[in-house]
Amino acid sequence: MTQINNKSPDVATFLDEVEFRDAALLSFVTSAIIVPTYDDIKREFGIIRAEYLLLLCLSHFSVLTAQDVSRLTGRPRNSISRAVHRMLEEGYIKRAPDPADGRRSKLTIAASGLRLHKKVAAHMEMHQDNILAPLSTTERKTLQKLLRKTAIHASQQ
Amino acid sequence: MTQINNKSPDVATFLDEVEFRDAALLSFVTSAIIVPTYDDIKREFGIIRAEYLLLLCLSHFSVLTAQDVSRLTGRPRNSISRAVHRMLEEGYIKRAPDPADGRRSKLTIAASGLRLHKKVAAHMEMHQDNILAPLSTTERKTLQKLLRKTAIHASQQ
DNA sequence: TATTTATTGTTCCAGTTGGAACAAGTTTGT
DNA sequence: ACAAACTTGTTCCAACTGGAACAATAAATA
Repeated sequence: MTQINNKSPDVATFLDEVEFRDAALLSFVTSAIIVPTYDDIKREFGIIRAEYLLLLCLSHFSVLTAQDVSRLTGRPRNSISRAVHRMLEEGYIKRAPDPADGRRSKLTIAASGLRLHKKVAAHMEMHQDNILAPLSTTERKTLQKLLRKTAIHASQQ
Repeated sequence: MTQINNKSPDVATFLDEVEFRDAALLSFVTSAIIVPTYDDIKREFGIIRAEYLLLLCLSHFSVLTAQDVSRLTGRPRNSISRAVHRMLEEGYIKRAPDPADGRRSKLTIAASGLRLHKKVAAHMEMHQDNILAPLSTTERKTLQKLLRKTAIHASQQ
């Protein structure tokens, strides 16, 4: 165990000693990108995480139900429900009942929502590139390849 | 943009199309490990994230102040303050005033806290190894090397 | 030394979160 | 066809979260 002598303990030491090093590294690097981005978009655009995740999903799939968004993002249904209402109010998304299934509503993104998504994505890319800056192009490709392999496997479980 | 034809949209498609692919991959893989672990420990041991982070820090640094823990974990001071009170109640940690600085308290982990940490760490390692299973030993070492390089850089910013 | 500035830990509070129960609709099984 | 089981989206509520203000103490500066 590391002894502290009146100096501030540092994260690097911790990351080298922790039992679950891979998970700790993943968590640390992810937070370093994600947290500042969500702070930015809350301050700048007034929308919260679940709301942005909704816009993000609808930017990449033309029509989704709230349930689809819940499954894609891993957020509970009630969070998405609230996000849908707020994004409808703001005019960022549109909703229409599904004629084929009375329980469902089909959600689509509005032009203003897509514009907002592009702005948020730019923030995220900026923080991402900042944090991943120490990696060379090759290293970054390798990282991406390894993460993709892992993610695909995890998504199929 | 991907068209949906009455089938559930899948995460793999999304991860290939998203603007900030590295951040999305990192976030997805991290969540796949961390979320189930925190669900486990909340259900099994009744402690929440900030509380476990406190135990984790104190398992790797012999003496810390609440402020140290706040900086190490990135959680706000009030979250750590609450966690300290609950973990004191449960007897997982100990607290003593710092004679050299009247504002501070020195926190240390109790034997029961260390035992709890070991159990939680085992859960985290289990989920980590499960999600990272598709990687070979070499690939996993490479991933760790790249993440470490990134994390060290980020922690020095 | 006296005054200002910064740090530590706490409390307060408004906002966010997610589990559980619910109504309405659909599917399954007999 | 009918009941039971499941799905979708919503509301309710208790718990969690983090910013801001605060008191106590220490450090910096005049």
